[in-house]
Amino acid sequence: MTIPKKYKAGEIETRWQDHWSERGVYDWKPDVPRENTFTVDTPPPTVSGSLHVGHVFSYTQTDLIVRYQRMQGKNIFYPMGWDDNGLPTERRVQNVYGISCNPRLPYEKDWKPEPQSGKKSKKSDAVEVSRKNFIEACEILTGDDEKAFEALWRRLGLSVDWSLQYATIDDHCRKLSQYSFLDLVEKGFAYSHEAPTMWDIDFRTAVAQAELEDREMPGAYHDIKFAVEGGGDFTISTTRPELLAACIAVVAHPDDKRFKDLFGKHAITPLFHAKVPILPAEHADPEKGTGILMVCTFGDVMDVEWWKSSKLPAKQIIGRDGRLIELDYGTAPFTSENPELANSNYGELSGLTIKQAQKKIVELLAADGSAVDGNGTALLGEPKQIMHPVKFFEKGDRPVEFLTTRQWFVKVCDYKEELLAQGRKISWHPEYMRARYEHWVEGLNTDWCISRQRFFGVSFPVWYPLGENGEPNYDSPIYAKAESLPVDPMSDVPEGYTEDQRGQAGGFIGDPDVMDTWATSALTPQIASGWYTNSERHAGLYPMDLRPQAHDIIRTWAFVTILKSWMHEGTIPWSHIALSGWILDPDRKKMSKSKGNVVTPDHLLTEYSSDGVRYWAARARLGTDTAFDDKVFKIGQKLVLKIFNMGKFVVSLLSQLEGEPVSKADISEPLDLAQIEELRATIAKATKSFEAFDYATALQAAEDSFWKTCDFYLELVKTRAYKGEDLAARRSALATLKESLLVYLRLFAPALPFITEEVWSWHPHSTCESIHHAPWPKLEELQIVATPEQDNILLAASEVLSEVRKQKSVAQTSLTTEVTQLKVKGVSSKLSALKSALSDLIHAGHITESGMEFEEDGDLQESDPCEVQVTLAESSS
RNA sequence: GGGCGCUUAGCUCAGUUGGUAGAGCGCUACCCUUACAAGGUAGAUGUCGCAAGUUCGACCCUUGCAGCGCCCACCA
Repeated sequence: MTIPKKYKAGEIETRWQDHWSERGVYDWKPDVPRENTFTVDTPPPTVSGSLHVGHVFSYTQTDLIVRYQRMQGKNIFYPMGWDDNGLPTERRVQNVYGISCNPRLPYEKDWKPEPQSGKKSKKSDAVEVSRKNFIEACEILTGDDEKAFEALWRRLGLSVDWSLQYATIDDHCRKLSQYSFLDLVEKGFAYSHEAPTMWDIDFRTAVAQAELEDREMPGAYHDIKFAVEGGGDFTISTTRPELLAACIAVVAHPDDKRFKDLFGKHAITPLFHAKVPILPAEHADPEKGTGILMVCTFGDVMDVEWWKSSKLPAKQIIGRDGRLIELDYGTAPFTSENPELANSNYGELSGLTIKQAQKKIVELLAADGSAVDGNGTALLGEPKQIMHPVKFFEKGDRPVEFLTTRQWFVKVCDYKEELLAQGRKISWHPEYMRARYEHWVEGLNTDWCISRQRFFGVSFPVWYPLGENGEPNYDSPIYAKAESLPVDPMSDVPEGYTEDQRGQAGGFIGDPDVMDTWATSALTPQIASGWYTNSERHAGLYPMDLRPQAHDIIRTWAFVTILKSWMHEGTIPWSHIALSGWILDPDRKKMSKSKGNVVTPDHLLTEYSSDGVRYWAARARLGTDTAFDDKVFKIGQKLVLKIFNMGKFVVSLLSQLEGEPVSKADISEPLDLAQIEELRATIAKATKSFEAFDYATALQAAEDSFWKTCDFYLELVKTRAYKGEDLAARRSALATLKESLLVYLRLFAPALPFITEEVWSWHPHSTCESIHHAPWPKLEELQIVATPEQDNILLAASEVLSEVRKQKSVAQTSLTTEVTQLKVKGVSSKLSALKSALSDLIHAGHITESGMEFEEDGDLQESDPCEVQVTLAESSS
């Protein structure tokens, strides 16, 4: 093996990447027993657009842990999935191909998607295709992205087994996702019912609690006067005046003296003259607004909660498109004391968007005094502008509304205790992240809504029989047989029916909805292991060892995975969960595509090399957010270069030795024993850290020790190793250098797989072809080497050498300048330590042997550095 | 309003069970020295967020406060 003169990272990294792939270095071996296998539930990245440095950061961290486990002799199951299911892909496929999905259309076998050239196609121009065709288009589009992602991951050196790939929209995932649904139904965990549900009016779909986020939005309190039946009035304050027509009651706190006399009476709403009860309710806050408020169906979660217990009929006025629906006063539940006026007023609002309706109703209220006996108008004063948090679907543009619709749910509220118990069986890294999971579980207040009124995704394997009048019977759904999965109920036919009965009275209809993407993502361990489809393999891989993921999706991904694992098999999905931090931009804002502050990784890999970029990721601790800082890449590059040079030096020294190759048995000199002791300490620390998934501390330990070794031990021993006349002493130095190199290379291998593999390959005595299958350094391998009699030899020699260098630096002279006299004053133990390495010290410091003087100083402490007096030869220049 | 985390050198961050504050970057000076000039050697820099308490002794433990970040709840 020839050693290159300069380290060209790009060339060498490409070479090793290809080599590993050709040799199958990272392949999983199915026949190795479970206890010798380490399994990873890799997060499938969303395949829409490109990866950014945040991905590189967290995936590298997982790779570090995996590589350590591999070197511990574990068979590694490290798959890669692609999340190409869900809204981001749906949007993207629509834009790229100018198509949209209509599940009611039949599948067209010969249809192929064509990318739209030029300008973005308008929504209205989109060609409608069947769900199956849409999925095919998705697979074509995401296939290209997946190749690009894979190439990046390979370049980064992720030690994934690339034969273990899955995509969340592929047949296997849809099959398992549908099977999971059927299993949940069978076990009584999943149910469908019609109820108010959070709804996004733009996507026109139900959304789940976990997909919500708060946004600060401008709003306004509107003070509206209500009449009391039998005389009198009161004023409520609301930010949603447009929901006045949906008012079903007025409530105040039971102890609120101001309104006590009103309880039991009825209020008459302005404009619509609806008679609504005035009732006490605990959730009314006397301090807030006017202390008395209207309950509408539905303005917010409290309205829904209160309505459920009230037994009052709901008045739904917001349609699925976010516009006020048409309705007729006089028809229950829209009763009115004055239906004609109510209809006339509502007619002004009907068909308007929520925003438009709000503006309109303010005008109407300002002009209306009919309900309050000519005592002014219903609207009091000007609306008071405020900023307040409003709930949004995280991908949505307008606030969520509560709409009564039929949806599928998974019971979660009933099982909080069990889910908390499952969470406690898992090791969280860092430990405090468990609290986030527990808070989320404790705070759950709605069952998990898993149906979405979208087209693209995993469909429910369900049909509904149609009655004699063509009415669907939702209470006796027809479930697909497990063997037939995956099915698309919009094109497949349930057993016992024929296609021509679709939509016909006495026939059936398919469930048009698709599942929440988390319902599929919740199964990533089972998808990778082959649950249901390959029970033997599943049993050999599951539960898994490690789930790496980001901390912001504990409430979604971690939660649903734990949930489904418990519901399906009564177990935890993995024994460890490692939470990575975020990458922050230099202004300490989270780097994310939607913020437009992302840094893409390709140019970084080119500029700083894969090892350099990996080094940056390896320095950040789990759970800790890290500011993007290109200085750290440079430190990594510097370390790589140092490893290259140190390796080159040691390997060339070894090759210059004639005769028997050196071995550990040759290590005998006190200074060398001290260096081996240093290695032992470093191995112990790095191993302990890695066992706790703390790769960053492990790297730090290796790095600190490595630089120290290069700066001091290597300099001290250089002359002896190079041309030592005492052959035994020289062999001792060479053997120590060799062991040091082999230990450091392996300690660095998880973080810096390329440079370590390169240097490892130069070494003629390497027993393992790839360093990545070499055994992780163990204390036992150095057992044969004696412990030094004194533990401060390296320290004392380094102190003196450092002082000599300092004096030369102060004198602004070269480090090769001869020291004619060196007086060392120190405690006796240090002096004797120095004497045991005297010859090395003399050579490294360019000290004249006859000029050495030692003096014992009883006043000094053991921990004090020696006092050193240096006399330099006259500079010749 | 509740919870979690953070606050240490100009910057990015370490600091193991309480015992005299650390690294790298940056900055300054010097050095071609036979592994390394894509380098090396050395130097300067801190009221450890604030306040009280426990202790012989506190960056570390306790309490309170402040600031930052995140999560959750509230949303009339």
